Amino acid sequence: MTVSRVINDSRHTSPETRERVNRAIAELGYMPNVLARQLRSKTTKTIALVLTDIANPFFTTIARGVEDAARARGYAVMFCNTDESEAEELEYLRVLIQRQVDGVLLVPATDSSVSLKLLAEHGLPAVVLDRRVRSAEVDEVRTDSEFGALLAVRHLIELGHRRVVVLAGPETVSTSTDRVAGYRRALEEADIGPESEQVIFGEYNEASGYEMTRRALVARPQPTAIFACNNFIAIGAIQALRESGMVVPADMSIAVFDDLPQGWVLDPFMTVVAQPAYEIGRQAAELMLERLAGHAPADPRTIVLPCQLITRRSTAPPRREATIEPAIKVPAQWAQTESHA
Amino acid sequence: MTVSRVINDSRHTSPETRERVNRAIAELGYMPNVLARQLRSKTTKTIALVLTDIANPFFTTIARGVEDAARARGYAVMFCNTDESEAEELEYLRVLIQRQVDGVLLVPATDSSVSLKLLAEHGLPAVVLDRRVRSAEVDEVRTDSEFGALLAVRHLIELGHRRVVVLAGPETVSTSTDRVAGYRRALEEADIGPESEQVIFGEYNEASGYEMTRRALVARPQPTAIFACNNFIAIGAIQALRESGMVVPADMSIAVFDDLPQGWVLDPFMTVVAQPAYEIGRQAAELMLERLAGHAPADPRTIVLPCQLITRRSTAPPRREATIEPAIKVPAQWAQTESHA
DNA sequence: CTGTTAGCGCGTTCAG
DNA sequence: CTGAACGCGCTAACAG
Repeated sequence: MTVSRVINDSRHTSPETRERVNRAIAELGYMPNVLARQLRSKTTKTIALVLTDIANPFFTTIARGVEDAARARGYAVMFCNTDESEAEELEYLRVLIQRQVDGVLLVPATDSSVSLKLLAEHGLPAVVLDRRVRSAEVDEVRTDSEFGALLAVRHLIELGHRRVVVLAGPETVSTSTDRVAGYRRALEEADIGPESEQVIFGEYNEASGYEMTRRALVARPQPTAIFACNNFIAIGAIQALRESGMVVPADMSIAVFDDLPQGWVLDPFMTVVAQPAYEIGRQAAELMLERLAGHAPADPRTIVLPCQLITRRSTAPPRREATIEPAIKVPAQWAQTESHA
Repeated sequence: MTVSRVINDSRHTSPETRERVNRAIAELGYMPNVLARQLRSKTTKTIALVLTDIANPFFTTIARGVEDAARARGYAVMFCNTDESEAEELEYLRVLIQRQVDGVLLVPATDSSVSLKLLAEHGLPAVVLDRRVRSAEVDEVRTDSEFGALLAVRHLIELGHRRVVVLAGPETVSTSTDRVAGYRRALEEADIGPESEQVIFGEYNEASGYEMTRRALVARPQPTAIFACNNFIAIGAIQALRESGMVVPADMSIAVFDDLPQGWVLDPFMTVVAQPAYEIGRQAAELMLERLAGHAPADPRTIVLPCQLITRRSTAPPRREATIEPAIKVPAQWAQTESHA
C-alpha cells in the first residue's frame, strides 16, 4: 500500500495523499504491526542487554546508559539476567537469537567465549561489557580494573597497612583476576614481598563476602585492611566485621571496587574505586548502534574508561602495633594461608 | 513442513521422521523464527511490566516476581520505566501495542484511567499493580496501604507522639492518598484532633523527601515524628535531618512505608511497613497468565496482600517536653500549616 | 508519484 | 501420517 510509504518515508508521496492517509490512520486508531515489518525487513530495532546481576546498582546504572542511548536512536532494549550462570546465559542467548534481536550487549558470566561463538554463528554482532573474554574478536567496553585496584591498595599501603587481604569474585571472571593483579602490583611497588599476599576468591555477592571475611579474620597475623573486589562483597564483609565486634576503620580498614548509589546507603562512608557505570552502558550501546548502522570498522574496538579513587571514612592508618610488627617479622605459616584460594 | 509438527506437537508424526528432523535441526543449528510464528499465531508469548521507577528496589523486587512467574510458563517479560510520567507511560503503551505483547502489567503513574482505556481499545488485557485507578474494570494486585499506614502511625502514637507529619507522594497516586487516609484514621482512633494533622504531598523520590522535611521542620510546634510514604522519601528525610543536626530517634522518630533490601543499607535501623513486593509481582503475573490461558472469570479480580509493621531503631518515645505541651495547647496557626498541601 | 507483484518464515487446512 | 497450498501484515522492487 501507499500507506507504508506515508508512514515510513513520506518522500515520494503527494501532500494530499499523505493527508488522506493520515486522517484515515487517526480515525481508525491504526497502528502498524511491528512484527510483520520486522519479519519482512529482517531487523527488529531491538538490542539485548544480558547481565549477571540486575539487583546490583552498578549494573542497573549500566542498563540506564544502554537504554538512553538505544531509545535515542529508536531501538528497544531487552534486559536479561543470568545470575552469574553461564548456562542461563546460553539459554537467554538462544531465546534472543530466536527473537531476532539485532545485537547483544553482554556482561559474560565467565571468561569463556562459547557464548560469543554462538552469537557469531548466527551472525549477531556483540559488545562485551565490564569483563574481558579470552580470545574474542568483539567490541569491548570496560574500566581499567587493574589500575583501579592499584589505586585502592596503594592508598591502603600509604596509610601504613602491610597486611591487606583481597576478597575477590570468581577466578573465572576477568574483573577478579585483573583486580588481584592490581593488588599485586601495589604490593610490589611498595616492596612488600609475595609472602604477605592474601588473596581469597569467592563470588560477587553478599554471602560470599561475609564468608570470605570470616576466613580472612582467622589468619594470623590478622590483616589490617580489606580490599573488596565489588560492592556486594564489601557489604557482606561489613556484616562479618560487625559481628566480630570490629570497628571500621579503627580495627580494620576497607576499600571497595564499585560505588553504591548515594542515597541508598544512609551513611555513605566507604572508600571506593568508582566506575563510570552509566558511560560503560552508553558507550557500549553506541558501539553497537554504529555497527548496526554500518558505520563501524570491521576490526573490533576496545574502550577502556578511567576509574577514580574516592577516599572516605572506611580507611585509616592501622593501629600502631599492627603496622610495625609484621613489617619486621612475618611468621612462616602466613605465606601459606589462603593465597590463590 | 512436517518440521513444524515435530517442533510443536510431536503427535501425529512417526518416530523415524521425527528422528530424522531432529538430527537435521541439530546439524544445521536451526532455530525457528519466533517472529514468523508470532505473526501467524497472533500471540507473542510476551507480557510487559510497565513501572514507575526501576531504580527503586521495591519495584525491582516486583519485577523479579513477575519474571519468575512468567518464565515458568514460557512467557518473556519486557520491562519499561516511566519515571512517574503519564506521558512516558502512554508512549510505552503504544510501543507495546505495536509490538503485539499479549498483556500489560501496569504500575500506573497516576490514578487516571486513560492508559487502561487505550489498552482496552486494542483488546489487551491488563493487571494494575501497587496502585488503584479510578473506575477501572481490571484485575488488581496491591497491598493494603491504608491499613499499613494505620499500623505505622498507631505505633508512633503509642510511643507518645502527638505531632506526626506525613511526607506523601503525589496526590494523584492512590498509595499516597490511601496512606494519608490511614494516618488520619490513626489520629482519630487516638482522639487527636484534625488540627494536629500535618500532611505534605510531594513526589516519591529522595529530593522531594529532603525538601518536604525542610518544610516540615519549620512548622511550630515542630513535629516529633515523621511518617514517610515511601523508602526514597525517607532517605531524603534522613539527609535533611542530619543536616539540621537532628538525631534519629532521639530528636525525631521516623517510620517508613516500604522496606529497603537488607544488605544495601549498611545500618538497617528503619521502622518500616514491609510489603510483599515479590508476591505482588508474582500474583499479578499469575492473574495475567490465567487470563491469557482463558482460565479467568470475566469479572475483574482484586487481590489485596497484607503488609507488616517491623519496628526497629528509628522510632522511640519523643522527648518529654514535646509530648506534653502540644497535647494541652495547640497554637492557632498550626491548624493552617501545610495540611492538605 | 502511485499501484502491483512477490515473498519474509511460519501454522492452518485440506488432500493425498 | 505427510505434503501442498494459502495467508498472517508488511515492504522491496518493479511497472505504470
